[in-house]
Amino acid sequence: MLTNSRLVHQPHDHERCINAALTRAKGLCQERNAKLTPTREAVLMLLWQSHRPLGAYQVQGQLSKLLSKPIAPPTVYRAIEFLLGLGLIHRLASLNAYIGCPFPSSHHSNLFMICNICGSAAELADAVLNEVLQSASDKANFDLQNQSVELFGRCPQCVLDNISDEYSHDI
Amino acid sequence: MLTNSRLVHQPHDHERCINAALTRAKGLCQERNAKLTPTREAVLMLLWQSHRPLGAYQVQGQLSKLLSKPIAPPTVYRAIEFLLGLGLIHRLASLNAYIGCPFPSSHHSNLFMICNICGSAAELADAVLNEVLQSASDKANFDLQNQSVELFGRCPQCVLDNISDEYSHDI
DNA sequence: TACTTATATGTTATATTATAACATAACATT
DNA sequence: AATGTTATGTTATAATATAACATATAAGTA
Repeated sequence: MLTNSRLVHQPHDHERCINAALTRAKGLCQERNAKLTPTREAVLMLLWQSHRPLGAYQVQGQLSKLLSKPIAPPTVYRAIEFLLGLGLIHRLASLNAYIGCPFPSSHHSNLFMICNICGSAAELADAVLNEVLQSASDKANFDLQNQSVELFGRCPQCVLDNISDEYSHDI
Repeated sequence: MLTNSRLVHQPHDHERCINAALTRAKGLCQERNAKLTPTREAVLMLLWQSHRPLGAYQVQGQLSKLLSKPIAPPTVYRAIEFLLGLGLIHRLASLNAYIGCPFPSSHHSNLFMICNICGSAAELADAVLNEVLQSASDKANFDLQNQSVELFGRCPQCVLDNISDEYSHDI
């Protein structure tokens, strides 16, 4: 089971996440003969600023600040489209939001655990899950092509926080 | 494994689907002391006209025709909200669309198989899948509350159609 | 070098999906 | 009838996404 769950839900050196993502992106672009232009790189970077998915218009605002000039929606959506195409980011359908992919290029399940409290989203690649989905599809004679699995609940950190909250109330 | 897959993907007496859905809805509303007003019933009926999810504005158009008067978006969204609340319909996040639920009231997985060709969507409740999702969440200390699982591909019927298509090309 | 093509970005307008806010109506209970 | 509750009507607008066309930049070629 491949996941960035621990990283997402614990304090960590986030600079490393960002750098790693950019490095992966550069490598992948070189491989695929795709151009990681400054705009695209900036959008990717912004989507890696946190482990919370960002809406396109949030990206627009931040990109606009970053580049100190007005940015129109199509610019953002084009960069997003490019990054999606390479698998460098994902779209979370239920949130209309986008997030960096921690393991692009490795074939995976597109499974997210999204925290209802803090908004963080951890990605997960689980072979067993994929098999179950595949076999369910097979049983129904459904030719499975791709999937979106979004789990909602409370992340480990928010579960802990809540417990301590309740604890302090009890005092 | 509970599913309406066969019904969805094969010719069938669809009147029965609609009637069954309305009957279930009436029962559930009585149970919950909720009012299935004409507007709400009409929206539910429209969402059961086919096994294809409908967007809110498609519903609006059809409802407007059905009632022979202009219908504003909030009317549609309110009915949708009501029906979602009772579990009588589902929202398919990746499509921004809504579809009748074939087994409301029974606790289930919110899993859909959506056909990329014909747009049909079959719902599936699979205990094994739920266990896998639950155990994946547990492993990650994620407190799972609800989920959206949307599978994309080709439905049985469209797979068949394609085969005969290709066959005729070969002749 | 200039020419050509392909790719990326800028710009304007608009489509699509969804909700806020407030007014009115229908209905049930007293 | 008076009151409170729930549902609907109405207007406006927010939030998300794309179409269409103009311009610029880069890359390859004569």
